[in-house]
Amino acid sequence: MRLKVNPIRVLLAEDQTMLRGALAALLELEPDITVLAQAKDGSEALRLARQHMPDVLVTDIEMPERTGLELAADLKLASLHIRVIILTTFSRAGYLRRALDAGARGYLLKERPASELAEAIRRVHKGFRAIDPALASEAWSADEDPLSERERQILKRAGDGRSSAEIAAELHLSDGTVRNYLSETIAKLGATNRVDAARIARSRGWL
Amino acid sequence: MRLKVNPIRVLLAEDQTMLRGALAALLELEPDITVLAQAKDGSEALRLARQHMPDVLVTDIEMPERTGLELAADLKLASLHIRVIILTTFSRAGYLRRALDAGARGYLLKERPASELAEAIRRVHKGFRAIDPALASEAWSADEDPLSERERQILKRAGDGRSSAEIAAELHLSDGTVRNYLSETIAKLGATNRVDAARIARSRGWL
DNA sequence: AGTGGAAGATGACAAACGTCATGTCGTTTT
DNA sequence: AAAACGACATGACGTTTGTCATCTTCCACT
Repeated sequence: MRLKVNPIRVLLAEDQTMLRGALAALLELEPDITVLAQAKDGSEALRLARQHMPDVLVTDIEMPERTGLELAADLKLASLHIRVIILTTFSRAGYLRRALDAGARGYLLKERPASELAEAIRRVHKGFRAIDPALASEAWSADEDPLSERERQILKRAGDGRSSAEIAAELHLSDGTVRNYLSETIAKLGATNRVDAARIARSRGWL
Repeated sequence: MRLKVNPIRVLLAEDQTMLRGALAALLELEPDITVLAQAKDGSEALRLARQHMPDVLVTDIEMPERTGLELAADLKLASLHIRVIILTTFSRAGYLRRALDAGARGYLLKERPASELAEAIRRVHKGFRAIDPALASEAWSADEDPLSERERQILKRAGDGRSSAEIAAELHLSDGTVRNYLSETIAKLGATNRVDAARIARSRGWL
């Protein structure tokens, strides 16, 4: 392997070992990119980011310990100047919005060819943004999350099959209040029942 | 690129473009393996399998059009002598059992390092099996799928938030019959209600 | 001091859900 | 031919869910 001159230093966070390994190998083939380290969950990513101070962090959203969105927010809060690219399966306007709020500079879908990843890393390293074009325009027209925090808590549990009484006990609310919240969210989302509502909310990245 | 002598000819079926591309690139780096073609869903995989007659088919399970399990069964039915390796996220004994019934020779998790994939391809090409060891032992002790086909149909829909009446109409059954089936499956799975039952069944690979 | 808006509770009612016993009607088994 | 079995239906009963109007606190705003 020839030595790279001033390569872009990348930290890769992704919980699926096979994808992580394959992407790292591909990126290493690029003449101007080097993968400093790999993390298998959000906490490890945070630790390695502090330790290595990479130029760019490429991270999945749904990981154990800490999601990619939380990770981006943490880095911003700690004022570590690391540019973040979110790499995820989910084409959800809600996720993109949250990613941008958390200071991410790139948002790329796993649906895209692997070659675009290197390209996005270069763009972001130069200070540009790299947002999936299809998603960027969709996000403009997309409704924003209509759920309150309480509604989200309750809907999440209802979608897992818990009864109103169980949810009420867990959150220290009355049974009727839980039903009221659910009735409200069902109406907001145009669903036919709690399970349908949970399905809809999940599909839009609101859960 | 040097020419390979008598390489193992592989067809790769995986719906996530980035993973598919990255794996194909990695496999091409192996001196004794070549990737003939790539498919992005089950139907395309079936078509390309007939057309190219690869030595080994590496396929995901959850894909559009046709799952990897259905694909394996179809190939077996058509007596195409193609060895199949299932490559999936899910460590579920139910899936492994169905995969083996469908004639698959390998079952590998995406949790494993990418290097194991090439190794599995070689093993399977030589006529051996390549089953994830952790999963193989677990499958031995695991309960088998207790659901009938009807129960599965109904539970799947109930888990998506459809009402008994809707499900009854769709499957040309009576409302009460649907409730009877659900009651039965709830009991079988030790669940507390239909949603809980769907969650349990999904987590075990029975849906 | 007064208004208004969250957050939560209550009670009432209809609809949907979960359970169970029982019944029909073909197929298989013996 | 009788018995057993699987797939589906019915009716009845209690519980849970979804809806709605009404009510109390508490807190913010002016």
